[in-house]
Amino acid sequence: MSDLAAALDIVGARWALLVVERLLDGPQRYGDLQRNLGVPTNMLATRLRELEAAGVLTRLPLRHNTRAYALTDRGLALREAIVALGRWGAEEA
Amino acid sequence: MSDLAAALDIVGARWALLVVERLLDGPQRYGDLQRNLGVPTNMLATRLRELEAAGVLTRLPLRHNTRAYALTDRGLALREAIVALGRWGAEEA
DNA sequence: ACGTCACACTTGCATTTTGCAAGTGTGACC
DNA sequence: GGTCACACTTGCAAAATGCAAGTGTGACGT
Repeated sequence: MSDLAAALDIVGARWALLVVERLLDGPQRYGDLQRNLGVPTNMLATRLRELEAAGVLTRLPLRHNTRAYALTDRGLALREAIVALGRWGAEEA
Repeated sequence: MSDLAAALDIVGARWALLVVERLLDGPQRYGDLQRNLGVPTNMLATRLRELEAAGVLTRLPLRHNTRAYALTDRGLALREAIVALGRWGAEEA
């Protein structure tokens, strides 16, 4: 499997990169991600679980039953790729 | 829709970026892509159609019923993003 | 103590996407 | 005229995604 395929295995699923992009601005709570991205709640839960398992993000416990999601170093390392893809997407056809 | 979401709308589908990566080495024929990537044939056909419609690649007619797929400038502009993602994928957990 | 509320999910089911396997059409070549 | 390589298409099963409604937990007001 190529390096690219390995990367896509982790962040290639729908919504995954968008979640990571959002977290580049700092830790966010579940509800914030949901509202800002418009992602279905079950998909968000699934992606957060997968990305945590892959070591891309961690859960930070906040007060009682609320927590925040924050990127790990491995997650932050996606910034370059995300910026590059974003720039490509911004260029008009 | 964010720039990243716009990009993923075009190259976010499964196999799409892997096809483009393969074409970064130069034009390839259908059968070559299929064998090198291990992508199901109907998916490859679908992706090539979508990527062509999006202006990422073009068909070059070769002899009789064979053709090659080559990246357009817009497709080549994905190199930076693909390299960045590949580098990320290469880093071990 | 009790009801209510926000928050972070889970669950059930329809829709869409993906994958596998087999088949089709076309032109070259023998 | 038969066979072959090539580039697909088609039919159907499996998996991912999406929508809507429900669950559990702890804080907070009364």
